[in-house]
Amino acid sequence: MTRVRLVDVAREAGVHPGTASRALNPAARDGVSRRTVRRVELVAQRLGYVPNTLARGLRTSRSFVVALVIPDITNPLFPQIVRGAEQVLSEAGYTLVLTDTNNDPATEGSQVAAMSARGVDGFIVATARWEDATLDDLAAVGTPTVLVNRRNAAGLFPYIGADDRRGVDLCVDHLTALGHCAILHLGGPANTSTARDRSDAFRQSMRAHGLSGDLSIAGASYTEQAGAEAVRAALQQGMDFTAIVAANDLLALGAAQALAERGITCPADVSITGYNDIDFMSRLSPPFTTVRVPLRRMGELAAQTLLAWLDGRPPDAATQVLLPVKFMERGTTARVAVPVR
Amino acid sequence: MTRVRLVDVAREAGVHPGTASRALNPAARDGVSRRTVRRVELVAQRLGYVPNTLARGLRTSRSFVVALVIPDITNPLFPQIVRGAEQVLSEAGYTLVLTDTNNDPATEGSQVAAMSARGVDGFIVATARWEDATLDDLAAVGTPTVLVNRRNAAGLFPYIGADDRRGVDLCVDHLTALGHCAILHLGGPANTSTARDRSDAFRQSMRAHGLSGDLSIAGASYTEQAGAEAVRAALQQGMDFTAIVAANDLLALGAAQALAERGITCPADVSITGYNDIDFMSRLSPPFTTVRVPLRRMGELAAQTLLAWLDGRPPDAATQVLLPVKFMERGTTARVAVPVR
DNA sequence: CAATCTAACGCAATCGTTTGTGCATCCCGT
DNA sequence: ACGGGATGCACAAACGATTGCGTTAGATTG
Repeated sequence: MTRVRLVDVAREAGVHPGTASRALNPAARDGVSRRTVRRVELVAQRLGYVPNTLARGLRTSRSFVVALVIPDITNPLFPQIVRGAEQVLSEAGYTLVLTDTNNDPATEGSQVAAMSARGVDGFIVATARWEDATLDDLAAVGTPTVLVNRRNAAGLFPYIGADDRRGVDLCVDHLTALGHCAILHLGGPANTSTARDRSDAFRQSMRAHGLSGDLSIAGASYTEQAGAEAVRAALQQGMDFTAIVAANDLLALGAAQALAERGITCPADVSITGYNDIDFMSRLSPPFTTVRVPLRRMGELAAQTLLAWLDGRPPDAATQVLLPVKFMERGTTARVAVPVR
Repeated sequence: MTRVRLVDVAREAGVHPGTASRALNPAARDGVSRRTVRRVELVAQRLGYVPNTLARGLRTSRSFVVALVIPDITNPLFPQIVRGAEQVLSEAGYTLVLTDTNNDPATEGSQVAAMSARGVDGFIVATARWEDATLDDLAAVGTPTVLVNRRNAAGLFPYIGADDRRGVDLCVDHLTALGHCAILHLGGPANTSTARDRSDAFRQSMRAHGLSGDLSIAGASYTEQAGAEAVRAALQQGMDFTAIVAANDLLALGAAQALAERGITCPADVSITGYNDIDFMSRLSPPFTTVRVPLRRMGELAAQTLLAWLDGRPPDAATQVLLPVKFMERGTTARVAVPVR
């Protein structure tokens, strides 16, 4: 029960395979009479012809496959992006290949190489590090690539992100309005743009409020555990603060845990803001105050940008799209407590 | 800057492309002298040769790609499975293509067709319905396919799941031990095996305890909203119960919400058990009592089963693997309240 | 009516591998 | 020294589509 090939259709329709190919390809249909087109189409339909994508890809060197590179599918941040991209791509007849790098640069490199060998048409990368050799390689070869969520130093690829500056501003505005002055920034791993951007924004925002933005620590990774460790260390050192602006929801969760271990309650003693508004942040208790980022939309936009590129409309160098964010005031922030001592 | 091909390697090494091919292929290396093998390997390395997977696939009709079909990537259940499968497959040199059907059978059909055209070697399907035309097609063509999480009526494909019978038993045992007699089953959509299996198990388990297992309703889908709606309707009808055994965590969340709307508190008034132990169930308040299912392990096992098949070791017809589950006693279940009235 | 043009299609090369077959070359034994 | 296996490699035909170019036949023009 071998699949029906173009030759079979051609024979059945009484034409040459080449002609059948053109008849079936809307873009090359000029050189073929309307009658022949109709006949071939009919036969193809009747026989249930479905073109062999490998053979086509070999000849045309286009595969209609796009790879999406993410660090960890179990981080609820990414499924949203995946979903947005997946929908746009599949509507355009593209297939999405997902590869999970497990947060490991080496894995990322080999995965990307494997995808290239497989002839993917382009990449959407959500794992960018600030200095990123994999991206440099991609840029050197000229593979169409779009960055989402994180960007890199080189800035050679278009980037779809969110307005982190404003997101952090909103957090700081909110907290200062509640009377907080001693605000600690819990940043992300230094080799990511999100950590840099949010940390810079924090410093500037604090300064704009006439406060010092120097109270700052960082998690080793964007995980709950890293957040807890960082805050534990800060407490150990005797850092004094009434609020924490975390660079990420998971870090914020870890912070809350570290505080709880010390008997410090949130928000009564210390307020916390997260970042991203991951799905279940609103149902924790207390529900988490955080910044909503349009993750799904980012995925869609990244896909659209890449599609345009693949369609012959490359983006302006280093296009950056920053989507608007929304502050979600919930239960982990409260008016600063009157100092007891 | 075109990629280096096998011909380039062959020319550089002074051999025929065919010979180079064999030299580079460990399985066909017999007909080639050790010296030549070494020389070709060296040249290949030096030139940075990486074989064109499309061309190879065209010739060998193997693509080393496996498609994983899931209903909705944003349901936290699935990323775990994806991750397990992804790891096993990538270690074996396979690429995982993810396709999200958005819970729509038609989408599923066209996605699977597209994947077949693309020449994937096999499928892992997590979307099986009890009567499933897509799976029947796959079976008719003989495409290697493994079912995970849900199975279908035909039973022609191996299935990797969890021990639902026992999982439900544990819930019922736990609740009856707490004194509950009027237990409501909140089942899933009828066209899924998980709904059938868990519902059957509930009925039998109740009977084994000398209770009636007839108190049963069903959600239209495995979503929070469907769970809430079903329980709202049950309350409207005046159904009387002190505990709910839900077929799924999301349904359980919906149930909790519907109860809360009526001022019924959990677990003081009504106990609830979930199913699957999705990531954040333990951090809700109260933390959810549920049944932990080894999702990641299921993904791994499904991938291994498929790999074995692709490697020429097809599974016994209708193999079923049921992984052990673990009862997670947490905060949503309590001793039955002494009736007030 | 001859010359020219154009529409419609056939021909064959091509994409980069894999693999069945056949030709040398070499070694060994008698 | 010669026949007979091995052994090691080259040759060329696939896999299934796309596409530049050549060819034919019919329409058009002067």
